[in-house]
Amino acid sequence: MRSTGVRHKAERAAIDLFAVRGVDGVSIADIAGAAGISQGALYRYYRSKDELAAQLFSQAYDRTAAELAAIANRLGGFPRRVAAMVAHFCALYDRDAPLFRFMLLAQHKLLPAISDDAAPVAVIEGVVGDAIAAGEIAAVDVSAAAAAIMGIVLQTALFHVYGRIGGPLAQRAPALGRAAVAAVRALAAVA
Amino acid sequence: MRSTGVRHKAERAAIDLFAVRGVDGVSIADIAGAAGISQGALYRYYRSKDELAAQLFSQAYDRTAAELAAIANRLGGFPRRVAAMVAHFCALYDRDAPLFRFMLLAQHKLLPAISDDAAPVAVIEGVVGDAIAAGEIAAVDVSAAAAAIMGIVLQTALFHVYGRIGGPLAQRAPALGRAAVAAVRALAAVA
Amino acid sequence: MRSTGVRHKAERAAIDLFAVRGVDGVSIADIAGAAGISQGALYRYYRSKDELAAQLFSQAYDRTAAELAAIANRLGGFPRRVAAMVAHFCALYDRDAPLFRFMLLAQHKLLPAISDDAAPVAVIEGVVGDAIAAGEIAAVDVSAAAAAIMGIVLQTALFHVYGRIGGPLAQRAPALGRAAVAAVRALAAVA
Amino acid sequence: MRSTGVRHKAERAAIDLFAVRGVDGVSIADIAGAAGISQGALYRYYRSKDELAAQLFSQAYDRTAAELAAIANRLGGFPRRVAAMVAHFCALYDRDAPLFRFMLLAQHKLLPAISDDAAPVAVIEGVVGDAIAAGEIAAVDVSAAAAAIMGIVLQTALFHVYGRIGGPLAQRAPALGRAAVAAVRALAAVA
DNA sequence: AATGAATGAGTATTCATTCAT
DNA sequence: CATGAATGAATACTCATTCAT
Repeated sequence: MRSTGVRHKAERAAIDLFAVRGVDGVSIADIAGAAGISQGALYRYYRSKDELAAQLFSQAYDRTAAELAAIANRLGGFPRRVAAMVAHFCALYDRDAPLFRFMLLAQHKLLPAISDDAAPVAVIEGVVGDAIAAGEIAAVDVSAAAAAIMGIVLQTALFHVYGRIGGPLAQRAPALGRAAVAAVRALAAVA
Repeated sequence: MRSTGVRHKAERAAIDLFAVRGVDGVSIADIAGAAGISQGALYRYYRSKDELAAQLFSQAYDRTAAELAAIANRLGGFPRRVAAMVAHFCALYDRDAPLFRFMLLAQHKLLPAISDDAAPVAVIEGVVGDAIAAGEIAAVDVSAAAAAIMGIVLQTALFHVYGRIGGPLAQRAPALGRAAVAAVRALAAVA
Repeated sequence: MRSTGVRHKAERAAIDLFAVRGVDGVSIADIAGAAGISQGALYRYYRSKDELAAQLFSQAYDRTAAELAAIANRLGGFPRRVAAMVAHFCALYDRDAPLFRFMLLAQHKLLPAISDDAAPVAVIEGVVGDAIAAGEIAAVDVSAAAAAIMGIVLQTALFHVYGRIGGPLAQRAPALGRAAVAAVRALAAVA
Repeated sequence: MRSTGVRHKAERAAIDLFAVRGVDGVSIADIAGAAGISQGALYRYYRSKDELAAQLFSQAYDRTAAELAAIANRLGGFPRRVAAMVAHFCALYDRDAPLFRFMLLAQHKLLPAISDDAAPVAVIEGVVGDAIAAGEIAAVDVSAAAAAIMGIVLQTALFHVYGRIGGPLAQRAPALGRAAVAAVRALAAVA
């Protein structure tokens, strides 16, 4: 029953390799070798390399969306909700940077195949919409606002990946939260 | 002298294909076919597919950095400089979205091979540093600030690519500029 | 003692699949799946997939040869013996078309590994030889005569497989028997 | 322009190997090796191994059908037409036994994908139908009659492949022709 | 300069077979 | 006895690159 072992080792190795070289830059042989399993064994759990990548991606994607939704449900107030979501992204990055980087890399290839509604983006857009409805912020294109919030966090994570900034992201979370809120308010200002 | 014709057709086809499927997802045969030239002809201008991609990337990268530097040299005042740089990104996107998308896609693969100093990022960091020195904004990690500025613009462009937002980006440039400035100020606030 | 159950289920599934897709077109997984047993279980009864196929083939081959020999021993007179053998082939086909089809398909691969003497062909050649010795038919190459007899029956069976003709073959047995005898007489005519 | 060379060498090698081991028993490496070309070169002419096999098969199949049709058009009288068609099969076998054997082997796999109307079988059925219409032979199921004719020839060829009979088949053509006619007349006798 | 046929190394995937449980 | 997870060798197919014309 070490089957769980195989599956888990494969996922870990795949994420770590995908994060560095991208899905297309990693061969099945690479993954099997890094995981210490045979190539054939991979096909007991995934029908193809692309299915492996897609499954890893949507798993993390759905999980993130669910966690963001939980945050939004639990807290009230635009600044607090944004801050908590931003902090969550930072924690995710600190906990598993390769997974985070894999998702940033692979989104271009794998996002199109995924339904939009359960997405992290949708949750953030919802939070912005709520704030507008509650009169906390002026009217603004919710998608544009979500782009600003996500851009601030994700680009910061990317800078961390490239070594442009250091230290745990969690430490920067409060400042990033403030920046995100300020950016949205500024977006909404005149428009 | 119509050799330039071949080179130009190849570049255009390569950018358009790279933008959609990524560098690894496009074959030399694809490029040659789309450009209406032979596969062999490509090797007169580029030693390899990767060199083609790298050359297209760093060309656009360097050009963008130079244009941003020109803006920074020409204008004064943090808000105005940021607004102009943001507007420039929007104009680049509107003018050649495939090129922009190619750069977003390919940066993960191609950035590491490029020197940091002539980079767009460095220019933006410089602008932030100038603002701090001039007392326009409070002290802040210039890289973190650059991340916020770029994140706001690039993620917005990405949302445009995915159809989440519409219309020319140029239209959104003023708001994005304000958002970027506000984000940097918020980042700097307490820290 | 229900081990026979496994063996029997495996044989039945193997024959049915081999008949449709050929030995090389069927995997062990296919057979095990269709038989409702595990892949490993197959290896308790057969050392390899090829041994399974060979065993199924030679089993049916030997059995058929024995039955033809019994017919030849029981009956006298060239036309009657040929008619009975032809009818027997028709009955075999009607009773188990997949087995028959498997044998037609697999003979090219599996016949070379089988001894000639106990073969159906040899029995038929013997019947022709007897007829010549008894003066019932003119001298003729017994192998050529056997080819004509078998060709008439087997090609008819093949046409049935392909849906070119219908109804039970048994119905056609008398006509096929007459045709076989007439063909042999014609072969022998001048030569 | 030795491209023709490659294609021809590949076809020759493929036919010879397919004839001995069957399509599934031959790898692309086998074919390329025997033909003295690279594996990749094969894919310039055929999209897949199966397409190579199918193309070789239907080429020979169509050509044979056309030649049989020409014979039927040129000659009159059932016995003469049958004799000529049988002789043609014998000549084909003598000229290129591997091709003939390949067709016998591969028909089970490749026939289903081919249209029935231009088939050799259809031509033979037509000749039988003409004979019935002309009152040369009694009414008979044309498919059953075609089966008898083809069975006599093809099984004889098979016996030659297995070494059961020797010498050029052409030598046996007259006798086989007589046998085929006699078989059809016998089939038609009472029915 | 340009072509496109040819190469050959590399890749994903399949599958007969083994073996610990 | 039976299972089915695991192996690893084999296979079809792709593709960047070369080179004769």
